[in-house]
Parts: sequence; structure tokens; C-alpha cells
Amino acid sequence: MTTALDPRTNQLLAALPGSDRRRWLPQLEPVTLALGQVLYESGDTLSHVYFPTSSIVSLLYVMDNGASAEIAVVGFEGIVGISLFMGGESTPSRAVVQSAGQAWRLPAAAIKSEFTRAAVLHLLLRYTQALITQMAQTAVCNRHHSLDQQLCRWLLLSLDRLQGSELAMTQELIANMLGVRREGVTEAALKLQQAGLIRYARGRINVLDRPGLEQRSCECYAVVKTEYDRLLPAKKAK
Amino acid sequence: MTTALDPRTNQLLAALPGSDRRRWLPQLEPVTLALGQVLYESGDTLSHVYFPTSSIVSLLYVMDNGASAEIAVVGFEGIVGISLFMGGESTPSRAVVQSAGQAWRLPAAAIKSEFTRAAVLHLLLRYTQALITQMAQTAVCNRHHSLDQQLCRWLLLSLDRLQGSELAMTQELIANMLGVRREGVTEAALKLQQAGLIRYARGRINVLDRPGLEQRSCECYAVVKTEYDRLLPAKKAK
DNA sequence: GCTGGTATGTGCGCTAGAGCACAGAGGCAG
DNA sequence: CTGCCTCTGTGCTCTAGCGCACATACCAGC
Repeated sequence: MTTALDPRTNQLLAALPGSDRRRWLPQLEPVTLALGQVLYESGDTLSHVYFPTSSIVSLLYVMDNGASAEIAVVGFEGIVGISLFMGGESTPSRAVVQSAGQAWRLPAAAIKSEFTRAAVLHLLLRYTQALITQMAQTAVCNRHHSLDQQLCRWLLLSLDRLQGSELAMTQELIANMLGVRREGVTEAALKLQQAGLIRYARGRINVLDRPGLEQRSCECYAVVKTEYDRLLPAKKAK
Repeated sequence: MTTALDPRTNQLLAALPGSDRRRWLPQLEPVTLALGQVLYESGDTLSHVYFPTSSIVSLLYVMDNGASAEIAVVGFEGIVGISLFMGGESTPSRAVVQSAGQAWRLPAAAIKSEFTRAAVLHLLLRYTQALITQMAQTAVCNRHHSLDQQLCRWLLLSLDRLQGSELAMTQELIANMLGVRREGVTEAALKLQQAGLIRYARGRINVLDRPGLEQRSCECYAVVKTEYDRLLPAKKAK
């Protein structure tokens, strides 16, 4: 798939001025990410930042007792490893590949030195603000919305970060992400299937009616989507 | 209270190199924040950033139906209005004064121009990363922990952002922050009082046994505290 | 075609917390 | 001292989601 290998498939890389992007090229390294692969562990000092193209990476917090909850999800619109340029070097969460695929990565030293350039700085900060909104909304959603709604939100967020309308994802994994029981996901997914919104079997989920999902989702999805669109306008048609 | 009026009471202002701080001084304006005062509304373009000294400000998201949930809390350790320097100008949340007191504020234009200086930039970004951790942990906590644990966490976080051991805070307000029923807070608070950890009456809460609270709290408090300490080391003894 | 592993469906009792209704209790204004 | 308002306590019912125990169903390798 050569399209996935064009760095510009990643929207942040695409949004960079061409001169900046060209300067990065020699340092950018294509990597293939496998399902379940851990890009960094809680507290790790990061060696690279990752720009997904055809993969999705979940940031999740794993509790002392092993239970987990997804904090945010990053796809071709973003970057994994913001703590490198935010200055903290590490962060108390784990980055796990949620959907196998490709990404570009850049060594830590490179991103840090690039960060002093105004265009790069502003782009990355705006992205970070969008990510903050996603996290905040995750907190709200966890507090107030039903599992049914949250599943819709999660499917939509994941879908936005891939190209097609199919997700390779078991209910077990979704449950880990949402921090709920697998059986709960089964029930919620059944309802969606019976309503004709999705169809799934053994780890592949097909979305049949996206608008329908949006309607069943809580407001959180729209809030996050709107904020990403506002802060990171799509690449100028050029 | 002249101590509250020293800008260095705010840890971010204190952590700035003296030269930077002196340059800001003419633009810094002291303000008194009243309980319940709204510093910015969801979507507002901010006119100032606020550096609390003796006040606490909650960032909360208010849902379409009016219910709310606190995303994060900011006190003398931080700054309110990060979207100004992150580049988004606004954010889909509301900033409400949770504990009346004083703060310094700086016009939007000033913080933006200052942000290009390396020392200021790095300090503010590290603070932002700490804030991100707080938000992420709020999401986790909302998902997995009991109201009892969350109340402990919340009391501790609030306490850390004030000087004394007393909070002026009704159960009703706490319930709004946590996004739970007031009756639930009553029950949880009763347990804490019966255990001798706190004592309260009509809107004043006294913490008698801080270590006890820490023990009853979930891990979320420690994670957030550790991360703030790591990213924002206390002002050098000087 | 059998066998084993993985993915999904179902039932049941349990509990935390929601929603609602109202009862005391302390402070403040007159 | 009285009356009112705000804050806190208590008692119900109701439901979402948990934990656990299995049943089924599909795919893959031998």
C-alpha cells in the first residue's frame, strides 16, 4: 500500500509547510505497528514520536489492579508521544496499537529540536489542545453516559481515524478500552446490530449506518469532532 | 492579606526567571474571584489568563441537559486559560470559581507574546502536561472508582491547592463537581466524618486526618500529585 | 471431519448510585 | 423570638452495570 506510506497521509505531517516536512524526511522512518504492540509504557522515556497513517493507537491508563481505561485515541490525524515536546519526557499512561497498520516515527531528539520552529510549534500545540478536549470529554462521558452511547461514540471516534467503514476489533478489546465488562459490550453491540447500524462477526465490525450511530451517540462525539475540525482544519486543497 | 497578593504566591509565576517575571509585572492585575464566578464560558474567546493565588478554579463541562462534571481543578500551582497559548483561543468547557480568593490576571495579548520565550514556553508546557494528567486521571476515576474514593481524591486535590485544612464548600457543590447526586456526597462524607477523617458543618469542611484521606483515596490522587511534583518542582529554596 | 481455541450470546443474583420525597437543624433577618 | 432559607440526613424504589457461570458458534490446524 503505497498510499499509506506517504507521510502526508498523516494529517499533521500534511499540515506542515512543505519546507519543514522536507527537512524531516531524512529522519522519518516507516514502521508497521502490530495489534497490541506497546509503543510506550507508563513512565517510559520515549525514544520516538509516532505519526500513524493507517494504524490507530490508544492511550490508556492501566490501574494497579490491572483494569484499564482508554484516555484518548490517536490515528492519522495525530501524533503519539506529546510528552516529548511538552517537556515531561514521559507520562503515566501506556500507548497500545488498537488497530494494526503503518506509521512514521521520528527520533526524540529530532522532534525536540524542530519544536522551536514557530509553524511546528503552533501546529503541535493546536493538536495537543484537541487531544485535551478528547480526554476531557472521555471523563465526562465516563461519568454520565450509558454504555450504549459510549460504544457509539467510541466506534465513531475510531472510524474517523481509519479510512474505511470496517474495524478489526473484538468486543473483548473494546471492553478493555471503555473500561467495562465484555458482556456489556456484547449487549450494546447486539442492540446496534438489531437496529441495523452495524454488522459484525468474530472481530470485524462493519458500520452500515454512520448517521444512525451519530444519533445514538452522546454529545461527546460531536464535541470532540467539532474541536478537532476547528483546531486542525483539513489540509488545504492543493 | 498581603501574602496572597504577592504574585510569587502563584507557583508558575514564582518559577519564572526573575527577569521574565519583572517584565510581566506592569501587565499583571490583581483580581478578587467570588464563589461561583465564571471566568470563561464554553467557546468564549478568552481575554485574560488567570494565575490563582488564594482561589481555586474548576474547569467543568456542562452537558446539554445541564448536568456537569469537573474536568480539572486549578489553584495557586497553575494557570487558567491554557487554550490562549495552546493556540485554540477557546475551549468547550467553563471555568468556575470553586473557592473564592485572589488571583492575578494577564491580558491575552501579553501571554501570547511572552510565549515565544523559551523559559516561559517550557514552564507553561510542563504545567499543561501536568494538567493533562489530571484530566486523564479524572476519566479513569470516573470509570472505575467508588464515590467514597472519588470524594477523598477530590478533597485532597482541592486541599493541595489551598493553604489551610479547611474548605468552604457545600455538599451540593461537591456533587456538581463530581457529577453525582448530592445525597451520594452526604453519605460518603458521613462515612469520612464517622471515621474521624473530616468534620464539617454547613458548608465548611475541616480535614482532620490527611494521611487517612490519602489511604481511602484511589490511586488517582497519588498519580496526579506525583506528576505535578515531577513536572513542576517546587520553587528552589532561594 | 475432529479438536481446540477464540469470539459471542445468555441468565442470574448483587450492588452502587440515580431519582424522588421529605425531615431535621443551624444560621440569619426582622 | 420568630420565620425563612440553606444545608444536611434518611428512606424508599428503580436500573445499569458487575461478576460469574455457561452455552453456542465459528475458524484453523491436524
